[in-house]
Amino acid sequence: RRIQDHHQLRIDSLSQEGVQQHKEAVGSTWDVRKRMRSRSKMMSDEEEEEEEEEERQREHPFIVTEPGEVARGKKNGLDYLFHLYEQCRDFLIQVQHIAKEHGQKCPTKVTNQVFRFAKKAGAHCINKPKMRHYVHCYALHCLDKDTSNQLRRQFKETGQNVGAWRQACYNPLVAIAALHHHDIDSIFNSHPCLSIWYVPTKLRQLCHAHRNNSASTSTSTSTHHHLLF
Amino acid sequence: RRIQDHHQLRIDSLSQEGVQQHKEAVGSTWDVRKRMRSRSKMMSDEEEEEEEEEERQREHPFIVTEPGEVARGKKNGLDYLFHLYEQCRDFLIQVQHIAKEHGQKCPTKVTNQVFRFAKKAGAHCINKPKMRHYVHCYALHCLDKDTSNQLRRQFKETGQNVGAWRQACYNPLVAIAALHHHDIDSIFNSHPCLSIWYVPTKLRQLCHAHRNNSASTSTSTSTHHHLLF
DNA sequence: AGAAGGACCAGTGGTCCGTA
DNA sequence: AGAAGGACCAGTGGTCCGTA
Repeated sequence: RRIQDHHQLRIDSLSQEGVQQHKEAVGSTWDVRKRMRSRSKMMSDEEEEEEEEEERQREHPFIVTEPGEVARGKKNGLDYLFHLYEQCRDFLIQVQHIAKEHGQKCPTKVTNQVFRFAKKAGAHCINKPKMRHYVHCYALHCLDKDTSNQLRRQFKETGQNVGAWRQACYNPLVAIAALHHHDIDSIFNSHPCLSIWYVPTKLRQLCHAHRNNSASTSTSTSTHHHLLF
Repeated sequence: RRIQDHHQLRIDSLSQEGVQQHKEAVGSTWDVRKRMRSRSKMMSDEEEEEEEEEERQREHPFIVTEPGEVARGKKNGLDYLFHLYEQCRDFLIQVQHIAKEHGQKCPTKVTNQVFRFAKKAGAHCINKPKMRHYVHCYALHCLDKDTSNQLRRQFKETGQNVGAWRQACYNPLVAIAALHHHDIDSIFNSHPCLSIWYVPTKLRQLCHAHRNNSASTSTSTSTHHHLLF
């Protein structure tokens, strides 16, 4: 809170960027509506304040797009989804700089504080439930772009919805974790773009379950070996 | 919570250690009182359960002791204080091992969870407000044992109380931080015994204030230089 | 039916202040 | 007066579920 008071100028300029990006992504439906309402109210300037309270349109839902493909109609593509994660990283870095300037404790992750900062900076396209929901999809994008891109093409081709694609992102990640002693935390921590995100509960559970399965397999295998030779 | 259910055996054995250490430190006042009460109630076994609800005696207050000195009377010495920080570290390491076994998120700091674990393990001498209160004293002990020991001897000699000694621990730490760009967080993080403790708010503030002071000094100095040469 | 996100909740970091 | 620690509180991580 104090951080933002001290840096209003910086945030205000950021805010313009945020709105700009928002307009591009959402197709400026909200802004158009706002502009029209403003025009039709030219005479009643007092109510201008109330305008700010107007309900903001939801973001368009995501659809499965190929790498580089822009979503048509009232939809957003997956490149845009991943772009939001990069925006969050930028906001975190700003919050970190400000915290250090002021000798305050410095977040290492995208926390509630960062989401609040992003919102104040005008990035209404960013919210916590959404970002947490797709973290593991972004993780696959960071850790194995080829597999991620292949999955996107495959799910687009077969006309699957975003929920199905999202589910399908878990398996390749569990396989990657298996190559690193099923330690998904260390995988996240050793990648600069991922280390700022909390490991999603479900992903951690899947990696753990897979470890237990493969452990019992390899135990019985080595037992087998032991018995045979 | 689930962690503890799954590891009751381990905790129970620890609990004995905890009680043992507690007895040694506190002079077993509580245990004696408990034993006497138990004896005098030999006939009424049903009320044995209620015994557990009995109020536990507070820890004896700390006094300033020299390194190696054991406190006399109903007092605890500073070696014992620092020993509690090491106990907390052990408890954290146990919690970490258990968390990893169960594929749960793994704390890197002494959190509420660790304090709860310590209490369940019988370490009633450990509590959050106390440990947080003296963190910076322990930090000085870790970072510059000579200065820390010297300070203890000096404050003991002049008959100062624990509060005064505690206050006096801030300055040497701020001086150490100044040698590391006033970055107290990085100092804590690079020492294995300290990295598990949150940097105390007041210590961080003092380091920051000192940075601003010395920054304005060095600025005017370099300005001076610039003007003169 | 599929999806976005406001809003809630259990448990956290932080420390005050009633207690001994 | 000096000190130990129960207990409170604002703001967190996590995600459900009323909404569109």
